Amino acid sequence: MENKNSLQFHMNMGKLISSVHNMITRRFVQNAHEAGLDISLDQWMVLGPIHYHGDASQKLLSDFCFKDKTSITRIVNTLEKKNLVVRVPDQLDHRVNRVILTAAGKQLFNDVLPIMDKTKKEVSRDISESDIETFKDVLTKIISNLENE
Amino acid sequence: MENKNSLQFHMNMGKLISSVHNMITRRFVQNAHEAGLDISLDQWMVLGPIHYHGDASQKLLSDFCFKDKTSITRIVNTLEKKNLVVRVPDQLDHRVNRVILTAAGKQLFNDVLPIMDKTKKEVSRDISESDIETFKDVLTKIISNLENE
DNA sequence: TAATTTTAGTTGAATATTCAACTAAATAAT
DNA sequence: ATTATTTAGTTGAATATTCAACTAAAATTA
Repeated sequence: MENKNSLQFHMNMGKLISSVHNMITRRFVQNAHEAGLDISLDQWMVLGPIHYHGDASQKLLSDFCFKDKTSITRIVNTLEKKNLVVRVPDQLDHRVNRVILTAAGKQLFNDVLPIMDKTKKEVSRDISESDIETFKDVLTKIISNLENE
Repeated sequence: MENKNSLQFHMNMGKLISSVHNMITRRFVQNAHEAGLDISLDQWMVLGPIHYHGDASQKLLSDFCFKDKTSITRIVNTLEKKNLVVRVPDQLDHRVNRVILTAAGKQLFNDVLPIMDKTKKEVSRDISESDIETFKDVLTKIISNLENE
């Protein structure tokens, strides 16, 4: 078996981020599944702002999640198929869909919160508060570096 | 238009990593495309270790990239379809495929290197060397936190 | 040696992401 | 007012990821 630590040593930032992203996604889904909940990390990412704002246009979800509008369309499709959200056409602007949580969506949101916490703890185990701060600062800085082309 | 800075402030780590991952992926493909090169970040991630080791089993690629073996199967399929790599059955262990670069694969690898550098520079613009170090340390620590279940 | 288990890889199905091309509605410009 | 442009969202196609179920070969073990 390879020495993974030495391999990691050679990894560049893109590879590290990609690996960490995949591993967190996997762990979150796994934790949710063990708790009997069926939700992906991306579905959760979209559910959050809807809950927070009460309702949300797909455009707002796209901005908030830094996801392509196409991705949002399809994630909302999935959430709608699972009866967690519904699309309500906006009465003022007929281009806009307002996405709102169903009762089941609200229920799931509350059920998933502790799973999110658990995953967060597993992810950041034995990492100092100040390193986490720096870490989040760098992520935010990268977002602003790459934001508009 | 929303104030994105204030939105980011509310983002948790998973969302930040997911967003950054997507944005880096997008920018890399965009930079490659502008240089007339057709390659995805994941294809690049797999191409790297093959180039580095001369040849690589899919198992090694899986370990090295922290990707599922299924993902590797499909990325290697794509690379093979594009004539960038070939699978050569191992003579000693008949379960194993050795994946090796074609001439076109080697060529592409060298062409993409400067694209990778350019993307890296764009990503880490105005971030201090020491913050980058902390950032990579935290990513590596997260990998070890989540590694084997 | 024969039976069991592990390992390497593939396939199918469900979910995501991205690009480009496309409605349809709202806003701006002449 | 009519045309042109921008904005919100959808669709199709290509690429990725993950799980579970599967083949086939190698390594264990009984």
